[in-house]
Amino acid sequence: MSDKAVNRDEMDTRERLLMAGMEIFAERGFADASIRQICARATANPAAVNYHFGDKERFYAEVLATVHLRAWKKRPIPRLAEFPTPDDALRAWVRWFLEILTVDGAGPLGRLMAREMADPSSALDELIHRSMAPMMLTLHEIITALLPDAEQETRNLCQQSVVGQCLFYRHAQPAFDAIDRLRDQGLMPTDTPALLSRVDLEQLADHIASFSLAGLRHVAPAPGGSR
Amino acid sequence: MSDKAVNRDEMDTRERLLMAGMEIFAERGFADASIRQICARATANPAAVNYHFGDKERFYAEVLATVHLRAWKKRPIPRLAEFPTPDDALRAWVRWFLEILTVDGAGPLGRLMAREMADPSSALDELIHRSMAPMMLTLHEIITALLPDAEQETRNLCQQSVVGQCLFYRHAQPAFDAIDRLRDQGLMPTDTPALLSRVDLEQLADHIASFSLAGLRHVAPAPGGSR
DNA sequence: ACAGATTTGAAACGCGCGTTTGAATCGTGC
DNA sequence: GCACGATTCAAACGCGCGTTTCAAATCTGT
Repeated sequence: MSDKAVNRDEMDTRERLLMAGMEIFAERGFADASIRQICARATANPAAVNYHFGDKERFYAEVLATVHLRAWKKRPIPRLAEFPTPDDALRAWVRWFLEILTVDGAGPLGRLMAREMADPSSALDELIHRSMAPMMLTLHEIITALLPDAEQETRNLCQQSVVGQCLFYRHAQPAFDAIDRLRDQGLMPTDTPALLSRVDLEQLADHIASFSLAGLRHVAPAPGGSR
Repeated sequence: MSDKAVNRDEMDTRERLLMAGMEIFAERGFADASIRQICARATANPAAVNYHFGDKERFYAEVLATVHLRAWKKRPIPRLAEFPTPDDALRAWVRWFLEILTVDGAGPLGRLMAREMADPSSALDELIHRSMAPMMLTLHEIITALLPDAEQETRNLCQQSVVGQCLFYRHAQPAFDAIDRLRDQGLMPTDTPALLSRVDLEQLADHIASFSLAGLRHVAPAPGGSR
């Protein structure tokens, strides 16, 4: 089960290593993932990583780049101009970000970004530059369209509020699981008012978008109330 | 600098190990922190951890318990009943949570919780049960006071929106640092519309509280508009 | 002051890690 | 069909880890 191999016949060793690395680095992190384990899943020799990538660190950097590429190819980032209103754009962006963070094999890009945040490696700067900056700039365009007259700092705070709400559902995943476990053990009564609760992604995107739009308009109300 | 010792004369070995463990587990995580390094900072023998705590895992669990105890003793969680209005209680809770997450030695409790989320260990369930559940239940009381007529699921979503906004400022810390680095290297123009920006904690608590109150009232408007 | 229990200390053990080595194997152009 | 570069492979190396061992030092009660 956990040691299933990456299909040996359709890819060359380099590709198989990248796929196996994606999976195992996301599962266990840079330090805990062992080259031997990755090579086993890729049905390759332990020396293969060093031959194809030089060392573990450069290999990891390649894996991050690959994960980014695959995610963005599969789910292109939504741009402000594609939507009739900034409200629609915000909702689409939230939906897109939640998908990047959580779907497709539990979102390897999201998991790896979360790991880099908890435990930054030398690859973090590149990851931010390549993956995170474009996400944030796109959101910033949308926020600016929604709050054209707000101060820069207000926009930043709002942007961060939106991102924070989305990220929660990536970071809190293990907490959801732990709470299920505690309930099963009877350590936490099932009728306890919910600590946390999972919901459908559509519904979640709707909630975050409308919660945030209300928040946005409150902290930077339309100028004057004129018109 | 990084190997400064924990004051040898005022505590016994057990306490010194716990203090050193707090620091080093928060800095480097369970797997990456080595017993030898922790014992060195505590000016103790490598065998001391095994003698006093059995093994590394039980030692780690003790460290988590200690960190929790210290944080909660220093900053008691604010309860709904202490405040004149639920709005005040929400703002106080947000402020308290941000402090737990970020101040006092960069918030060892917050850092360790973030690490457990990115990379859960066997100690996670206990941590959730002891530290996280009470925080969430207290917030839940406040949300319930603010939205007495909302459905349970609406309250949960709102609660999670509030928590997510706060957690962002713990999880994104390394991103702030990375962006500074990228700017220094000229890889990111200094006039780029901000990706992320740091702000004063007071101001931040105010923003999150008012953004959230607007969001809360929007997703669950006062019933009917009648009195 | 001394016996017995507790705590500290230096050294060693076994293990898994990332990496290196050098021979075997494969793929390809002549 | 053969030579030659690219790739794969098993084996080994050095290292740092968590842990164990057991003797020395220190504490404690009488």
